Amino acid sequence: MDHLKFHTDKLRASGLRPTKQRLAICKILFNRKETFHFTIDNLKKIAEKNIKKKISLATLYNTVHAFEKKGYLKEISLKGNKTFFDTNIKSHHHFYDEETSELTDIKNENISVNNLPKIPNGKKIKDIEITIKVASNNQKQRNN
Amino acid sequence: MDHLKFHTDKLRASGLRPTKQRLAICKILFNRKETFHFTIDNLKKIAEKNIKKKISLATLYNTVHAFEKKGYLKEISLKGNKTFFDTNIKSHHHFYDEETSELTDIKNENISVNNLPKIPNGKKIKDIEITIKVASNNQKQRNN
DNA sequence: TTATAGTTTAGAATCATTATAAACTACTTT
DNA sequence: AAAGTAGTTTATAATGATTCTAAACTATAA
Repeated sequence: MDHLKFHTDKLRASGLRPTKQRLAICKILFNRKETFHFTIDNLKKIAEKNIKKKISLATLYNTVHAFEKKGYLKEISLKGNKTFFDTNIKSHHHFYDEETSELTDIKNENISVNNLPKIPNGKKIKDIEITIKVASNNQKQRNN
Repeated sequence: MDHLKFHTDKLRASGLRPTKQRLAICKILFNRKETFHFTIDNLKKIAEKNIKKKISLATLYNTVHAFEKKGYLKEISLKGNKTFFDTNIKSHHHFYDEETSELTDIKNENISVNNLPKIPNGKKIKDIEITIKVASNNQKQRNN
């Protein structure tokens, strides 16, 4: 499989020109089997190491947002000030480790919700996001 | 019921001095039956209208964080740059309206999750957060 | 080639949040 | 009630993430 051609075609099909920067970003994000969670800063470091050149923050923001708009990336809801993105665009759920701030996808696709409440009038469910917060046994329990 | 005395006592019991500013904030946040979702900016506007005086941003941040630390408020995980807080400190779930950006508590406490995945080694579940995203029927469905 | 429309870039601007340090105030001790 | 102190509030500066801007650059079509 020719990843480069694949990404070039995908970009063009999306109305985005296949530039060096975008192809480098595609390579990082989409040449992998496992799901990838990242922040813009993360991505910048990896990209600059790969191409051995600086890449502008603005470009990273532009590209990531373009990919998100096209549906190639998903923004993740999390506490805190930094925005996380996920290469797994399927509706899925997360473990969030409160100690390490690590986020991992929940593989089990059988997970589901019971006793769903009534949806507000005229509205429809677009997505359900479940976040399971975990920590070591010795950590204090959340107030509830 | 004397709310003022109640709040004064609660603050003192928490090791926080009952200042004018803190009491004004308590009044806004806790003199209500319904749950309240807010940002610092929200709270600032309401507080300044109530006491007819400016209140420093730093005070609002300090107070809200102090209340959060004491367990009187909960920070909500959401996309976007602004931090939301919730006066409902019980473990509970939300509807998030993608069109209006409105967040409402799910009343139904029977909601639950099935087929929970295996928890990572040595870890324990601290909390489960479910967000149900809704929008009008005519909105396009999330990719999945 | 050349033209042009899309892209990248550095740096400025903006927005939320946190830090700072001086002025203020609730509370304790007298 | 006066004075001391430790906790608070405040304006403002500092920081950090993100967005904007406008000039230089580049992919593509003519």
